[in-house]
Amino acid sequence: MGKQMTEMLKGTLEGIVLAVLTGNPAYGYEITTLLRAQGFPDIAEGTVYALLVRIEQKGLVDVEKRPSEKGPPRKVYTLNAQGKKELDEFWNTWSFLSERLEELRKGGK
Amino acid sequence: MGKQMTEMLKGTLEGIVLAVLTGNPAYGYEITTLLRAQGFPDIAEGTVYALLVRIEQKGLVDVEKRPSEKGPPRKVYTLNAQGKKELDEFWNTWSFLSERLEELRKGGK
DNA sequence: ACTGGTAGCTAGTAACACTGAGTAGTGGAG
DNA sequence: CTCCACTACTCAGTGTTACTAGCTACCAGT
Repeated sequence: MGKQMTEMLKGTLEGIVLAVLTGNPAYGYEITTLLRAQGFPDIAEGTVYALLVRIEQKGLVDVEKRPSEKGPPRKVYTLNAQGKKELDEFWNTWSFLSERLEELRKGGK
Repeated sequence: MGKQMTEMLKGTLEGIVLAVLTGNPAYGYEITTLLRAQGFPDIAEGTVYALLVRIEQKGLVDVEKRPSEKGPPRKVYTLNAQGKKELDEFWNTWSFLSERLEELRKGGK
């Protein structure tokens, strides 16, 4: 993946995953394939799992273990209240940055 | 500054500075105050200088030393051809990410 | 002499995504 | 029955980045 993209994902990937989790609980493998399907560049599996561990430790999601028809049991992540709050903040931060960037792009001849 | 913003700036701050440099050469101190004036959160001076060193080593800018009326000589940075190319790539990456995020925001019920 | 504004620089730290590997469980093809 | 593909998760190590918290240095005004 491009180095630029890699760096730009820092700080946004977490928000992306939280956004994906909004309304529909999901497990790691599912999220990874979902992101790839939605056009996101090749997200490494390891990256997603590490991120999930992080947001779990931050208490942004609830975790439930469910048996799978295929393979080992899944860890299903559900966005909780604190996670929603974090997601709101994420959108605020994103909007701010996005607006500034758009201004720069216009002004930058 | 917010931790979220800090992480989100990773990868974008370089593009921001390159964009600022488009059309008008500037020196470090100037860029710092400019960014702050343009509404960007408290960018640390040290951050800007470190970034300038980086883009200089990458060969994205030309540097010229000019005496200042006030204080030590200024290092004026000018965007060169390679820098413009990098900036174009930055906008591409940014656009891609931005579109995906907007979709997520809408779809995110 | 001293303060404040200008201008640049540096070492150390924390956070994050990636790489590349590994461990398991299940079901189907041969 | 064995091998392989898919599912699902885990982990150690790496590179990049922005921040913190300082420092040096020059000049003008008080």
